[in-house]
Amino acid sequence: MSATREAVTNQDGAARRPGRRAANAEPYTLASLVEVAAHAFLERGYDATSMEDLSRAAGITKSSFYHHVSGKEALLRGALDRALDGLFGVLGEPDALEGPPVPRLRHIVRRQVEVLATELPYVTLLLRLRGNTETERWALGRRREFDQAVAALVREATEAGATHPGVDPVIAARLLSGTVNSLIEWYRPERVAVADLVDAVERQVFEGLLGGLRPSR
Amino acid sequence: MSATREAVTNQDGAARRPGRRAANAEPYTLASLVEVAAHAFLERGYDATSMEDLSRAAGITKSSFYHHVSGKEALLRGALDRALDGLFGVLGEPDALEGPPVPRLRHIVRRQVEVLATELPYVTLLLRLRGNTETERWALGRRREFDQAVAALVREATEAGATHPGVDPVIAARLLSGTVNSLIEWYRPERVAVADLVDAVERQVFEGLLGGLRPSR
DNA sequence: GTGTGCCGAACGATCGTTCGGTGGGTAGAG
DNA sequence: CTCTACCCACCGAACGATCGTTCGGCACAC
Repeated sequence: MSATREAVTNQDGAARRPGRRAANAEPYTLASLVEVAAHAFLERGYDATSMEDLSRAAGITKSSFYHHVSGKEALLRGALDRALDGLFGVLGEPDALEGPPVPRLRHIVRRQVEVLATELPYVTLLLRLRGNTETERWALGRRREFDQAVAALVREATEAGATHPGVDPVIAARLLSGTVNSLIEWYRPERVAVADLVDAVERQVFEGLLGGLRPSR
Repeated sequence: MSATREAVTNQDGAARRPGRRAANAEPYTLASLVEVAAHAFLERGYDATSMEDLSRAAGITKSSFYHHVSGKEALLRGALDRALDGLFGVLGEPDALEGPPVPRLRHIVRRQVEVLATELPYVTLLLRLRGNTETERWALGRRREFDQAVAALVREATEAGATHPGVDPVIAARLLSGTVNSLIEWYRPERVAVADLVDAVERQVFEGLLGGLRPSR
């Protein structure tokens, strides 16, 4: 199928020796191959995707593929790194660190949705992990850190009396994460604009499906 | 490890020839082996779980396992059948068929949560499908039918003016399904009672995390 | 004897990975 | 400039391991 090498953001740490390859082609960086791999993993799942599939998607043979990548797990690791960097970057933003809990929560939810939408294949991979290998367990641990940071904010909000009376902050935080993370199951950038998605998620999470002042039943 | 054969609801269609096996042991029905398989799939994922794993969990060798089950895909099919039967059973209940859209939606959400909680491994399997085989694509098609039935109700509710003004019914339905389905990622029956879960999900879906001025119920 | 539950062994296929080699291009010496 | 030695992206073939599945036979209850 399609070579899938168009317009790769060449964000490889130390640029590969230039001038060696033919002038027209761009080199196979780790990041570009991680991108190819992540899209394949997204479609078929990690286990069901073979290195043969990946190398064919990259346009070279399996053995050539190994010239650029140390192995399958390195591709997974690279994709998970990218996803986790995006998520933890949100937690470090000023609006996520300062102010009352509810506005901070709103900011995190909105930005988290943006990260999910822009880094969709990578985050999808992160959210589908089962913890079968050491790499997967490491990523699951970091993901749990993120969830716990959000859960702490939800608890703050409930203790401040900002939520519905009777809301269990633990369950509420789980449902919050679940709602946001479930985007990966259906969201496709070409169908819905990111800005619309962000607004819709924020409203549904904080105000619910039904109106606040309107009679709900 | 534990044999995992305790108290299996023997709901195998045509009961296996009884009285042949030793008097103390109960036979390996398809349903009981599907249960074993579903729990293993839940932990490690379908592809990462080998028939060796399954047979060992059932307490017999791999070749003996094949004496009772036609193959791996049949176990998947059995589990998916059970999940889909539970979900479509909800759609057929009177409270899901009659009345204004919002109460019907509330009933479906509450009952859907109950089904997810009680049939957790089976529904989890259904929600993690990637569509790699014909069986998986069939199940994904049926699951899409369910989602579309719920989406149609959400659209009815918005057209009746019952929801927030400006709510996109398509996105709202996706988020609704996502919130409910995300239960499989964290819910464990021994930690939270089903009744509490049902109430929490209903409130969060319809009234949101913050909610209006008045108490929800 | 007969049938059934169970098992060890092995099947072909496919997996991720390795290895030796090749061909075209560059860099350096003349 | 030409010649040469080298480098490296790339490839075909094969590795051992593991997969799902099959087969022939053993033991025991009827």
